Amino acid sequence: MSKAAKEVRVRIAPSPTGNLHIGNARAGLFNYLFARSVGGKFILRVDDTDKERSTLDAEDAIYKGFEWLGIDWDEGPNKDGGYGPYRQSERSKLYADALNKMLEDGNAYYCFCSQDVLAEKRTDAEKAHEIYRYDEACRDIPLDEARKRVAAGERAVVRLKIPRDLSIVFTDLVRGEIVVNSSAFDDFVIAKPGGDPLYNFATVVDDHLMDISHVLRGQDHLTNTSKQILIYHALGYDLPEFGHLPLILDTKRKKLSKRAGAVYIGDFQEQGFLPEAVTNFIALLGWAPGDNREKMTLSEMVDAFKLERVQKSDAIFDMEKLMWLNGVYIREMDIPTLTSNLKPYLKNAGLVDDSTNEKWLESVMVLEQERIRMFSEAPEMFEFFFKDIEYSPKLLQVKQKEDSEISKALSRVKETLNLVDEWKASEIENSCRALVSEMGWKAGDLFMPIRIAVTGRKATPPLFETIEVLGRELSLSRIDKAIGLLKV
RNA sequence: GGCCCCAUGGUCUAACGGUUAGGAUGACACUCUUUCAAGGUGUAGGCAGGAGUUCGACUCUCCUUGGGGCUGCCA
Repeated sequence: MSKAAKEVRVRIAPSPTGNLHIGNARAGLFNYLFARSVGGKFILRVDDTDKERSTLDAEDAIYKGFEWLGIDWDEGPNKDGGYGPYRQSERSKLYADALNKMLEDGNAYYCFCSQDVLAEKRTDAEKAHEIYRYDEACRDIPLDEARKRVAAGERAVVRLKIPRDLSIVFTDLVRGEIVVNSSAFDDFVIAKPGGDPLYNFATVVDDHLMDISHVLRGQDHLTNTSKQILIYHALGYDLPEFGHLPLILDTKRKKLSKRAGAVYIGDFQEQGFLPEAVTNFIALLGWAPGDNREKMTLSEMVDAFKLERVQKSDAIFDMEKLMWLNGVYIREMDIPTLTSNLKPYLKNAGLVDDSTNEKWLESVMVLEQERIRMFSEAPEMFEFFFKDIEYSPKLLQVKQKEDSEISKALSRVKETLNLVDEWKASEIENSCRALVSEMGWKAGDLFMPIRIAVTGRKATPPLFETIEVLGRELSLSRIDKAIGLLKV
């Protein structure tokens, strides 16, 4: 049958055991880009077969994560497309049928070995530096006998009866031909006692029943794919296409862990990254349009996306570059948007509240815009606009100048500023520059003490614009305070 | 240990047998400048190693080395 003629249907199938992980987000993004680029469907399936660890909250966090990134799906638990249910926990009947078929066909069997005994054998093997494999003790128990024992209440899992010495071959869309021999696997468990399906089994049943045409997932599933192909065979299903994406690694070259700082999409959101920047950045981890473009919108990425251009090797997550890209996006925002985005961070730091004048806040934002790379940097960097400043008087000192000179100079600045009639950066600058030349100082020698006096720090936005935004009253009182600090 | 995957500057990548190995980020320098950013310009930095194949290899093959993944009654 011609696969090319089939509708493209891809999916992301996260398990709701926590927030949306960056790796899952990227896998989702690639599936989304692929689907959209060829006019296919992108499905969100919830793999919640692990009842112990799955929660509805986590499921919700996953939706929120994808929504935040701007990745929408065509079918999912809350978006029926005729292939539901989309939660594995609601598809028990389907798995039971498939399991029964495998049992009947002799492709799977009940295993009564106790977990304890198996665990013991496993540790023994490890101690002896041998490879542990299930000893297939139950492989040949006749089905009717096994069923009687199960009916009598014996605890039994179901294992796949793996064909011996079978070459498993498939063509990976990103890596080419992959060959593994079935002897690499033992008869692994596909269903728990009671019939609850395990991942590899449930995934195959669902991907088949949902007509998934391409399975694109992280290369950490490469081994699973071979196992799953065995299940496809056992069930008599046609194989979908497979493609294994490179992994995202931390700076230690390990699968991204919490230590790397941010690993959940929510973390990036909290730290003040823009979803557009995050999406853009993670797309570039393992993919490139090929024309040196780096900054792209989602729809530009859809247009440029080609599965053949997906990288084979894993990518290290470079936070520095993400921050740069985020800064690029921030600089392109209009001020009202930037303000409303940044406000929660300032509020949270107790710097602004609802009574804060919006227009004034926007004038602060103008000065912040090209200086922050993520929103969470803003409160610390610009708190002097919002609250009293503290600094060491030493900062006011300038090489070659006596404290008394600086003190006197600041007094003159005060007088000068008092005479400025229109409180605008240009006016303020003109008068200060006039003062500098009158005093015969170097501009920097005077401007730095002023800067310290009004902001309490050495690195600030342009001085005169800062003074304008600070306002006459505050600026003058801070200069006054600085003069007091010099205690001459 | 076994099986599988991967390998271009620190990092993300371009190159699909013939290029002075390109871009971005990061670093450094210069520039702009009242500081910090942003911007502009420039510099340093790479085909992991070894055999082949070929007139010619970053590109193809093999080996070595290095890195990663999997090896659950998790997904």
